[in-house]
Amino acid sequence: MKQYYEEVKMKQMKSSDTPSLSVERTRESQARSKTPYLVLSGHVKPGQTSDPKSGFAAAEKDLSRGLTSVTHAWFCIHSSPNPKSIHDAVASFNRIRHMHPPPSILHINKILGSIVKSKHYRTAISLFSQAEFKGFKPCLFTLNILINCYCHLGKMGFAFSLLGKIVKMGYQPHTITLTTLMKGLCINNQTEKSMEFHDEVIAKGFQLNEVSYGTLINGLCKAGKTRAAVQLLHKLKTQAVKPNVVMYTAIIDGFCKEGLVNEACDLFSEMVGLGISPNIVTYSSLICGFCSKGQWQETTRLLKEMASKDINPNVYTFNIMVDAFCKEGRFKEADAVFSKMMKYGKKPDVVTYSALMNGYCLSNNVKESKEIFNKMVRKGLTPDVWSYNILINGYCKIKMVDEALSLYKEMCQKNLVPITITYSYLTDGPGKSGTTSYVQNLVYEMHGSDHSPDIITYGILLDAFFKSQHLDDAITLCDEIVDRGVQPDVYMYSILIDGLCKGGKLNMARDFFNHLLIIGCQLGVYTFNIMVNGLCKEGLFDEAMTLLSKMEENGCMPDSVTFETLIRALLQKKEDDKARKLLSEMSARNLLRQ
DNA sequence: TTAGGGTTAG
Repeated sequence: MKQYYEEVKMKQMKSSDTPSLSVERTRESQARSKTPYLVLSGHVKPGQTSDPKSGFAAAEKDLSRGLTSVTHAWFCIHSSPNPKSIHDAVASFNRIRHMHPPPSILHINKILGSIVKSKHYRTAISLFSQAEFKGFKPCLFTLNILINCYCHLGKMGFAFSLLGKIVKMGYQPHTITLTTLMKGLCINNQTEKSMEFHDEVIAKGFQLNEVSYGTLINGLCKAGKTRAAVQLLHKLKTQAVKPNVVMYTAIIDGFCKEGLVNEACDLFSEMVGLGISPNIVTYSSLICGFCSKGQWQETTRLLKEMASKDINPNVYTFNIMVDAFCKEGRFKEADAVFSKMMKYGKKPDVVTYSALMNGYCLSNNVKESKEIFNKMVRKGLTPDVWSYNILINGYCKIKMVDEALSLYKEMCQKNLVPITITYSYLTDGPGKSGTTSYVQNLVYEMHGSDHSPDIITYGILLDAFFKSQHLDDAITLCDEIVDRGVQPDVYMYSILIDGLCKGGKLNMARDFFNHLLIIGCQLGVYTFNIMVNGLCKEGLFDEAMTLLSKMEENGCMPDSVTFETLIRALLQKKEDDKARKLLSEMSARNLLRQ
């Protein structure tokens, strides 16, 4: 493994992704304002990321994917003040960047906002870095937009360092700033930290509102902590911020996803009892719950109830029903919903077509699925990663691997980034001997093109290789990645260590992990947990406990996952006393939230 | 409409 990925390179990778949540009230802050403010101990400079895709070059690359220099110039001249596409927005930005006198920050924010709306987070960050270099000073709005971008890119360290910047610049973090950060933690699987952050900001006297709590409650539900979400909701009843339809709907949806439709209905009644009216989102969530259980009578009842309240089904509602019918193989009914959808003036979208495609694939009718795919394209819709995945999976299942690989190539050429499951379909299961290296070659072929694979692509591929038990291929891939000049990051090391542990190569995983520690690589709790889990699975409990101490020595605090892993291992070994001791410690550390 | 929340497809 390339001598542990070339030690020197790795030292540069000292992770900045671990959020720094230390919130302190300083004397200086109290002297300046009656309202406390936050001081962050983050050390990362936003805009100076080590991410190879960051920087202005990445934005230029994004642009070059869709624009020739001629069309680019055209946009620079003719772009509207309210850009409608990412191309318009980037062009507008470049245009105003060179204006004399320079435009107001408001103008910059408007454009950044529109770029973010189309989810081009990297582009927004890169463009602003360039503007800042030219002397533009961000305002609170700008920084909030950028925090949102970093959150969506999973770069919580950067997001929190911007909170520090807000304070440094003399701004007061807004409720929106704090809510965005809480959401960032939630969408990056750190709901515990989000709750801790919530506790801290409340303790410091900051105000949160309905949106903040809606965000937290939804985060908890999405993490499968629906009961905790209910507790939080009920706690709100005695507070200034009151429960609303969004909070109730998030939990109703959470219960439905867990198959607990009765609990969802109880909550629905509770909400109505409080005088909060359900809306189309609430009804769609409930309909989804009933549909997935095949309770069509209840679905019909809800549709009638909606009609009586003059609430019309929307595209989501129809898609939920199309999907449910398709999964039961009831294509006639699915078609009827499809027709009704159009009658209501709701245009079927990529999700509608994909639900149909998926249904036909499940019935092994891949030919019909492909027909629907083609029909969708003829209708002017652009298939996305899911649409391709459905077909790739369909072809793989009927052993038409060549067709699947050809679709894989097509999706990459269309600039769609495959996800782990794409590679799993292609490399997992029978009849795929040789496919692994073929996929690998396709990825390599993309080097130097507009679709050049990056660290994310390689991470996904590596994960898929491990999951499909292609250990040797995975190890070879690691070497190949370094040879191709891609700088592995802590996330990739985690995939590698996890894959080695699960593939029965614990010694190799442990050696690599220890090597990372020796050279001073700052590993986060996620990576430590992987190693703890690997050791526990092999019954090396004492070593796992030693690692628990070691992680704290390395400045990494164990979390609930660390303790749960150790406790589970102890219980399996019937070491109940030791498990109980650890449980107390977990409780003392306030890690028992649910 | 200068920044943040809930519903659909593997």
